[in-house]
Amino acid sequence: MSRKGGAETRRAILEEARKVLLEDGYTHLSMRPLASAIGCTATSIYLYFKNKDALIHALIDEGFELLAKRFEAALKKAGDDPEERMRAIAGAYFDFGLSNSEYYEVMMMLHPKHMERYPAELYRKARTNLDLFTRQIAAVEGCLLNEKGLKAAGSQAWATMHGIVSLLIAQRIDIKVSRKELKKLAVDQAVSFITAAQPSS
Amino acid sequence: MSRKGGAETRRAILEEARKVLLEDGYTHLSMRPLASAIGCTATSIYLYFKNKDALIHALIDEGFELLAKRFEAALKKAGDDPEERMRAIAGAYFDFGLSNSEYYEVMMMLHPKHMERYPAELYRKARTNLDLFTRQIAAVEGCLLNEKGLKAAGSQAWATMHGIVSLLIAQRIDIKVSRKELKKLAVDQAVSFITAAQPSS
DNA sequence: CGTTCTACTTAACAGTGTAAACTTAAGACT
DNA sequence: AGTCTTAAGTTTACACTGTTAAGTAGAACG
Repeated sequence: MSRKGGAETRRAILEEARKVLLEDGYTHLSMRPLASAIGCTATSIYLYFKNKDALIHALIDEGFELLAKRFEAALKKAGDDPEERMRAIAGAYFDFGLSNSEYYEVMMMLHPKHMERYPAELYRKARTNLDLFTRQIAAVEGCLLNEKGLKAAGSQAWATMHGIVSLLIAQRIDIKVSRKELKKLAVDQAVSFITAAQPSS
Repeated sequence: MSRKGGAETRRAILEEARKVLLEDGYTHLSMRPLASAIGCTATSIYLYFKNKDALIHALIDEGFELLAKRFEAALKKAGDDPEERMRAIAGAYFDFGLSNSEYYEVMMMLHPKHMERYPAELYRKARTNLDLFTRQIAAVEGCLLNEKGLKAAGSQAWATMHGIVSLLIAQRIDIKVSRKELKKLAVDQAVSFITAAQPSS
């Protein structure tokens, strides 16, 4: 390979890796083909990433940044009403998951055991999702929940969305059930955590 | 290897494979070690299973049978009240997922793409879960939902349970949030689909 | 010119799933 | 008993996988 400056090669690796991930999934991400696609050898990749897991980890990071942007955009469009804002991020979460399913899979569905080289720190970013859901509930005026209850409710709201998204991605849900309707139901359910936290219903 | 009758070898393979799956997960299931553990060569396994995917598929089947048994046992204990019955299977689902997480992972979280040799037929058994959830709702006296609504509600109830179970397994949920409380919340939420389907609330 | 540092390659290791060809043990039939 | 057949298992090999250690080409600086 002709010298072209380290940073550029690193970017090329990530670019190609992202492409393969989105097109064929992380299981089909292989060092040698990846390297030859960008015109170098497999071992060169190890100059920029400690190992394959580190490469995938970088892609996961990209995924979380993308998701954060979607959240931001959705909240920007939404008004001040907590219910509306929860509806916005729940919808954005659903759409992100199903239109970037390969990202979603490594971000949310991959067992840490299969990525064991990144123990705790790896999933800290994942939990900012939880924080976002939690914050929407906490923003309710005169919110009825204490900190513990908030965290549980936030986890529940997130899990609700993750439940349908991941079952749809893994193709475990009957295709007869309309995707659009499932989205509406899931979002409604997520929003119900807001109304439940509201005083004097 | 000494001849010992085909069926017995097949059983030995499955037994060892199950053991490895439950102890180390499906990613650590490898043909050669598996074979040498039961005292034969890797290629012998191919006399009984078409390939590795077929072997894992057999394990998935075992998992679904085990889950079905847990459902049965839970329903036997429960009374006739639809709410109580829903609570029973939701609870059983949660417990099964977290005490047989490796089974659960291949059954529910593994993308068919990674098991591409079993296209449609593979996950028919998975959907009997859905049916069970759906039937609990359908059993409500004077149920308000039509068939389409029922299927959607059943999917939602299942997805609710799957959401927390899979996030807990994949270790994406903050360990600070109590597992027991999350179970209670999720089960309550699943039960809410029963109460929602009841007339004259 | 020579040194040094960086980017990259070659060769190799240990492992993977799997197909084809070959061997061996057991049972059945003449 | 001797032969034929078939089931059960093995050997060998292929094309992959991630990864490491050692070696090399090119640019920059003295």
